Amino acid sequence: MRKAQRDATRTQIVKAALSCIAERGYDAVTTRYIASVADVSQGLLTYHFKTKEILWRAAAEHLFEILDESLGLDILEFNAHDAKKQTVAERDEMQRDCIRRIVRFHAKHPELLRFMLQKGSDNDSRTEWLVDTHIKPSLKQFSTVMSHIPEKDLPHMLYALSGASGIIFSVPDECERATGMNPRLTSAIERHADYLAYLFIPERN
Amino acid sequence: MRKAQRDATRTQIVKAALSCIAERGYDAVTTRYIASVADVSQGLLTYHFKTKEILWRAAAEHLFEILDESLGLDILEFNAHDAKKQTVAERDEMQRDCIRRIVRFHAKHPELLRFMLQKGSDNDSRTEWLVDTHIKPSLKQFSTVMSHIPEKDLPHMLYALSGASGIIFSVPDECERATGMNPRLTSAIERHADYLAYLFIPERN
DNA sequence: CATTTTACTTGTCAAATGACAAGTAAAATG
DNA sequence: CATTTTACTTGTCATTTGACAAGTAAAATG
Repeated sequence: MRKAQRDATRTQIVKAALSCIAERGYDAVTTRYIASVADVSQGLLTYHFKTKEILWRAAAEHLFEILDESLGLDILEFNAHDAKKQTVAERDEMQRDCIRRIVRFHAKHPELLRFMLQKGSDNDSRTEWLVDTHIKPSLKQFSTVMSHIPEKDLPHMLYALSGASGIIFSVPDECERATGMNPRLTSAIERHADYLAYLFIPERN
Repeated sequence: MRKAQRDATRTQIVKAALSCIAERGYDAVTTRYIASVADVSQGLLTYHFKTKEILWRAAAEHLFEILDESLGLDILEFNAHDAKKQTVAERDEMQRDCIRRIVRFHAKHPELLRFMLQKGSDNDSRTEWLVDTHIKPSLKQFSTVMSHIPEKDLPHMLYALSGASGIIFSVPDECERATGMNPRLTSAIERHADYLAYLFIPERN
């Protein structure tokens, strides 16, 4: 009973921290602000997470947990290894589906891109940990799914896709003001997903 | 003599502010830190720019000045209007060239993307000004160059291209640590430029 | 039921922040 | 050359920051 409450509160704080940090940046956001969003006292953050950096780490863990769940790259990777059973058209469509999932994830969680773009004064320690613990494994799985891409092009495709998927959802207000299209609408998300799916995996003829 | 020195100092401060704000974010960066990068006293920022927000605005102006110069969209736009004189292949290559310029600009000035992704506590006023004054005109010129894209796809292509071009240069350390490729190298920049040029404007067959 | 543990709040602190007032020296002015 | 203007520095101020110590009430424990 006590443990459940504790975990619920911690999760509440972590979620608030993730969204606040993604929105404003690590250095810019204050622990008091996170606390107010999480609807707890500021002292409680220190109680549960000791320092701001530890809280940041918990938020990152949480983000990549969601990412791994939502993307289900492990499933797609499994299918990719089953390539012999697939026609080329089926493989293409599987890869398009993977891209669509990525776009939908960015739409639902603009935090991801913002999180990766963060720099802080003591950036290095946090970045290295993030890359080694979470980014490298993700990229490896993804590259298995995109098995047909020449190895030299892979980093370019990877980052091109990340950016192409995510940016539009990171600046929804600017986008709507500039183009008239609201990228928060499901229709816009699906259009973007489809646009990128066929951009990166063109139809064959 | 007095005026020249004044302008030189102001430019020095603005450049420092641009790079600092792009790196850390508006709220996160301190005027003292900007001053130290610009190698002037903190009081001088207040003297020249009164408030931090005014300094931010000057930095944004500076960024978009560089952008307009470097991209030369006006020239390309002019060529685009000359479409009748062009073969399809020539138009394709002109558009690829436009994309390459955009990629090279992002490589040289990662500030742009970071700047656009900034949110601050009083975000709205700054964003609205930025969009109306600088982003809208840029997008309009760009859409003229990309004349063959269906109007409904334009916002998607626009933001896809921005993200696909820029992200990799915004996280060079992460990229190198994760993939082994250093996106600061000219060879990597040109490869990225070419990859995107042919991604967005495929070869015809 | 008496005691201990613990999830959480409040109050406080030194350090850092943006702004600004007062001062300075050198260039411009007439 | 005497005076004014101005580009710039230094010192200071109220406010905000992350951290932490002390306290509280309720749940767990035995």
